[in-house]
Amino acid sequence: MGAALRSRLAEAVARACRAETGGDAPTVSLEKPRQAGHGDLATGVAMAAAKALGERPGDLARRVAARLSEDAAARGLIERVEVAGAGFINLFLAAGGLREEVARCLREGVDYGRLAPARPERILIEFVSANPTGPLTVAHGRQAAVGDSLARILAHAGHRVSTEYYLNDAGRQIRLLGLSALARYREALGREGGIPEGGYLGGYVGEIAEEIRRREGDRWLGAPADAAAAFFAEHAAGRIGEGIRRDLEEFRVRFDRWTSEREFAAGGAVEECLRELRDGGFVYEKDGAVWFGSEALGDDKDRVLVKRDGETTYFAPDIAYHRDKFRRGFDRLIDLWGPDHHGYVARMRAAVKALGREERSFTPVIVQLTTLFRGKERLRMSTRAGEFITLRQVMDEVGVDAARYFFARMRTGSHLHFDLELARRRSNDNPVYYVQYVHARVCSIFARLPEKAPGFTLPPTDGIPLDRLGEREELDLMKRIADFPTAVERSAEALEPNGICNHLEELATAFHQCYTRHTVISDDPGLTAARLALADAVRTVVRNGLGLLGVSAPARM
RNA sequence: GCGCCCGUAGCUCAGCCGGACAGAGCGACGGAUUUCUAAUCCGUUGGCCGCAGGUUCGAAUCCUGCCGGGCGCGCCA
Repeated sequence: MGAALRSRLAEAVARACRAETGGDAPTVSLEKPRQAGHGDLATGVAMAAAKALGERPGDLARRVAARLSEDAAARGLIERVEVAGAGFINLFLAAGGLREEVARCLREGVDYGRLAPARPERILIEFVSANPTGPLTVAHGRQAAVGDSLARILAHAGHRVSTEYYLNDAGRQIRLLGLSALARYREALGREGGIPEGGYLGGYVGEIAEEIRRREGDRWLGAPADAAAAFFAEHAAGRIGEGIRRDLEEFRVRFDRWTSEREFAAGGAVEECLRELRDGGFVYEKDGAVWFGSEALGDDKDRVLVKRDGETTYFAPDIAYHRDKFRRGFDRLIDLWGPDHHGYVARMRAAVKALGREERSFTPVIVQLTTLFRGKERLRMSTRAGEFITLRQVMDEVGVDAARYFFARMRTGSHLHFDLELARRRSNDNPVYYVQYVHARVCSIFARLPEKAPGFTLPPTDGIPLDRLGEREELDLMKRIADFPTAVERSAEALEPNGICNHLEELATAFHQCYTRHTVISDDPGLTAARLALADAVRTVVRNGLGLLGVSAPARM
């Protein structure tokens, strides 16, 4: 496993820098320079460090560069070091180090890119958590894709990750759902319906009512109102919950645990939590309600936990739920929320503090909205009127691969412009296929091998003459391969799956360029073996990278 | 009014833990196929990085203000 090539180089630079500046350990960031002549990786540490020492940046850079060249650890990885500009240190990677990275990729296979962080964390990532009052929408789809990808990426980055869905199956919204379904049921039987104020108008409510009518006839017409409402609420929420699970499963999103708010609250956890907060002096009573003193902990104002009518707000059980998550031993909680929840961030942070946890152990991530387009046409949506595009419809229209890739491709905080027409298009303007095509092409090369080179057998990995790889396109490709672990590292740190997409698209470009210019299977067995190995390494990275996004890597397209 | 997010090429977006002349795809125009899948490749075209200040040797990147867009400010969830 070991550290990524780039991290090892950064470490070597830091060592050289420390030796020259006397003790200080600067954080070295190695970046890919825009211009080819500036090497494969460059750093400006010397310029930053020189200032503190009152030295000329160029002089320090030259001394660090000289020491770096002598560094035995670096020698195998770097071909040469140059000092340029005001004091940039430019590194030119040695082909030997890159070939070793290709060999490592082949050895590690599905584990390539897996990291071993100094301090692995136990992370719980909660996402989607949509109320079971309607089918998952496109907005939930994006949260599902981002959350599941993040879970995979963080796990690949060496953390212990669990995923969880908090099923909000209690409270006013569920009661409204039940009353809405009951109204549709009555209407279907020719009675006065009366969807309540703020009720659910979507067609699925009528379908659920119709199902009950078919199965149970009109027996609920005469039942006591409370009993009927409770039955319809539970039945409808259950049905919708099943649909949600089914859709997520098909979307390749897996949860380690589903927590039912109703069951959770029934266990007394909410009261226990309130007691703890009260004992800590964070709770007081006013106007007949119970309040949480969140303003003193950084929120805009204090928040109600228990309403005057005795019922808890959404917030109270949610604090208890987060308390429970911490108590289950997680170091870090990540919550994915929609943009309508950003006002919720400060109060939950306050709650985390009141629970005696460090602020950094809780990371809310706001997943921005998605606006759907079909070509130029913007698809309007209104949840209240029950008019929205569901995740199911998107999956059916563009497929799981394209949907997941599109959702993961933009930065999480940016508004997503999702064009269904583009996602469905099977052409080169669709980035999913651009990346998947690499995998299919490599598979095709291997499939044609017996026919194109009869009798050729691929030697074991350590017997392949990787030193035959030296063309510019091949070296570029090797650099991209070697960069995959860094992409995993950065995506995990930033909690942004789009880093994986960017990396894969760059790798794909490098591969297609190499493929166009150099034939893999030739009369030269050594060269053929080396190029097959390179192609296989590319395939490995594509498969692993797409795997982190929950996107398939097809053998044929 | 207060708070959060966004503002980069005609379009969709990267880049944003500060670095060397700002990137990709699409679009438009022109090329490449006796070779392992043309869902590919090559070239041309195209940008006061919203505006104005500040910090810095150096700012698309950090800070402040403004403008524009989205969202939130319930004893709703």
